[in-house]
Amino acid sequence: MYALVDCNNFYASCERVFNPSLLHTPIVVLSNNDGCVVARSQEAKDLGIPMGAPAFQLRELIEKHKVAVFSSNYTLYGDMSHRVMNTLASLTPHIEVYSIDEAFVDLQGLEHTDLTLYGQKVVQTVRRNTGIPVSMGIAPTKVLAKMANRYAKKYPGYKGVCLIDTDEKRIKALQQFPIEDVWGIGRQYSKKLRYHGIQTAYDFSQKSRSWVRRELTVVGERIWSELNAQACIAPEDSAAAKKQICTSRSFGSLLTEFDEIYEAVAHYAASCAVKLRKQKSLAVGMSVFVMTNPFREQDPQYINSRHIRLSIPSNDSSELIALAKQLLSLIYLSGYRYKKAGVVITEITPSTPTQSDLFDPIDRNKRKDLLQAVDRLNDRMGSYKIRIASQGYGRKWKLKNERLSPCYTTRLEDVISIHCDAPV
DNA sequence: TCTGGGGTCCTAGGACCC
DNA sequence: TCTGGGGTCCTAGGACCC
Repeated sequence: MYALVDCNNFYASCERVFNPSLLHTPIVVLSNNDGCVVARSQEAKDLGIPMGAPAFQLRELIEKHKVAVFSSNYTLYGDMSHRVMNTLASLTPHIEVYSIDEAFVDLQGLEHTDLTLYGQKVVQTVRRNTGIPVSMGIAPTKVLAKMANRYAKKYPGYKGVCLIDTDEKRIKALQQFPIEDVWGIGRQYSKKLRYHGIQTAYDFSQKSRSWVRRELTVVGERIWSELNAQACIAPEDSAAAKKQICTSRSFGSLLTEFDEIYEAVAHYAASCAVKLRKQKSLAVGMSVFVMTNPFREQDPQYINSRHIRLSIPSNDSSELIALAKQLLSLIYLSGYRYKKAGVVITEITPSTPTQSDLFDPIDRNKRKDLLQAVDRLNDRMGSYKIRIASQGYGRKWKLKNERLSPCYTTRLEDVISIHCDAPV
């Protein structure tokens, strides 16, 4: 059996943990740049605020219902996520962290346990240890566990845990489950399935294997098997190294000058380098892209990217920044108002063993020591306290986050201020 | 005025090999 | 008149996830 544990309204719940006066207040958390709604408390969902809605379209609703609005604080959410995952790991045989707010638990070895009671204990303990409410779906396959989790969230009677352990329960659950809510069935697939008269997960599970294979390829066939209680999505190693790394942001305002955009791109390249070093990898391929704001139809539009392969793979911030600058100079055109840029590392190779180059002008061992020292300092003192000068301080491109909460758990100044000032 | 960021997997088709 | 069979690798594009 598998369990899927999912934090309820995760970002909104994180804000609430440190601000208990918001217990019954509708909360929304905005995307980077305070653009769209990316998380909502139950009260905000009840007001009809849709996921992904642009914040500026909701102004009236927000004022009318006194909705608490937050910029996203990924430092806080990341730290809270660690706490939840650590608690889960201490209570269960094996967890696989699937996203910032979700984990699969392999329940092998608990065959003789009452899984509902066990699940409720897990849910209560996570809540007590971290303040974050979670729900748990338990079933024979991952896709069914995802479905069970939906039911656990939807019906308070379940006390946070829904168990699908018989065929009877499975079929009943499938029959009431809209096809587009199935894990792995997105917009295009559900449109296609609806066209063929399939409304529920049950309808889909009743189609023949060959029909599913033909219409939705092997991807759909796997989902079909899992709905029919045949597990075929294997446990994954959540610590696996990434195959692609990307840093991109919209700018806080529209930019026109090369130097302004270069500063942002240098910063994104440095960020990719840090991510590479963290997972002990080297970049082999790199792309840089720029684009104007597609929503501004009155402006001339431009989008372009350029790719390069490194002759010697690297995770050195200076080198990646220099290459990013070259790429940017190939695609930058004056006369446009740029909204967004990004750096993508497309091919990645492990940093050991290394293949050295006889004619390499750089002493890579020396550079490695330097970069390690910089990383250690920045881990202790805060990100990018030590940086390459061309990263600058981003006064022009930096994103908007006007409603940022304090980093209650990670930033010394914030930890002190909450203990001294806040009526905890 | 204002609209996010970061990933994965699969397939088809072209280029190439013997 | 008749023109093989079996592979690999790479890329772009499309689907999905949170």
